[in-house]
Amino acid sequence: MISGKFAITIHILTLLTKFPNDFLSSEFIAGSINLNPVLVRKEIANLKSHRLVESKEGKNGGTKLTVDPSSITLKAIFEMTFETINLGYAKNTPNPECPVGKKINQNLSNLYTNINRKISLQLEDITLEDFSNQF
Amino acid sequence: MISGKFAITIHILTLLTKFPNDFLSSEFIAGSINLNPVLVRKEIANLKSHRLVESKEGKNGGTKLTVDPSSITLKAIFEMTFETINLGYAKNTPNPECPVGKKINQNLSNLYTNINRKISLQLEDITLEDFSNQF
DNA sequence: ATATTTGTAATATATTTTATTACAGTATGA
DNA sequence: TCATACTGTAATAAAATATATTACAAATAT
Repeated sequence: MISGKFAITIHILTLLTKFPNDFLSSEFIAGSINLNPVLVRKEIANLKSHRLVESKEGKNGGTKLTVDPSSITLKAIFEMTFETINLGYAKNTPNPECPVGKKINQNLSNLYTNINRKISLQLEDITLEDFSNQF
Repeated sequence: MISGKFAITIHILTLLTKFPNDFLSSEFIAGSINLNPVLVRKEIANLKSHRLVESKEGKNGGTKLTVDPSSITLKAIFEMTFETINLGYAKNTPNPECPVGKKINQNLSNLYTNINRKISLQLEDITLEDFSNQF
């Protein structure tokens, strides 16, 4: 399984891009995603820590973008939600007495690093504006 | 979280490549991965359904490769364990009344398809033999 | 025959993800 | 100023997934 963090974050940012002049409430955003508003606020907290959005508390409060959607790439969003993509590791520490067990995680890690490079190159070319314009 | 299926399967196949003339028991393989033997047998069942390995039951039984490790790519292994890589979807059905909710999954899906193409191209170039030679 | 191994089902445990509840703090505006 | 509507965050619960364990029938080597 993979968590929905990236998808949720993109969804939030797309909505904020579509309504650049409004402070959108977590309730409203949650209604579009069909998700609990608390979880929306958690992802927004993450976006805030990266200075992509600002929030206003209190009545008529909500969240809006602080950056131009053409200046932020999906790569940046990807890095805010996952550090890396990987195809997984076995849960337990492999047997260090075995030549394969000893090196497997390092070799998988090298493989995954290369995959991440490719994904990053691709996501670097797509801005939030590009993505939002599809809607 | 991501399941360890791919990593476990690669580990199994690497061991089988290293001992091409032996039937390795699930117990032995599990000892290298540090995993329950039943889970090893489950992944082997999957490999068998793809005709990459054969097993022998009974005493001194086990599993061995049926293919040349230079003829099988990591892409094929990837496809046997995951169908696709994706960066996730929000769990619930997004709101179809919302222009963003209505299209978000399709747009994410398109994005992920492109990512999968890139990953596939990369994994296509690496054979099981290549991977095993790193050990 | 006995011991060892696969194959598989059933069940349990652990972990992760998502949801809910609760409430303090803040701003709006009637 | 006071009711209302938000954010922020913690604590807890529920659901989903991943991994582990137990059990045992069937197969086969010696």
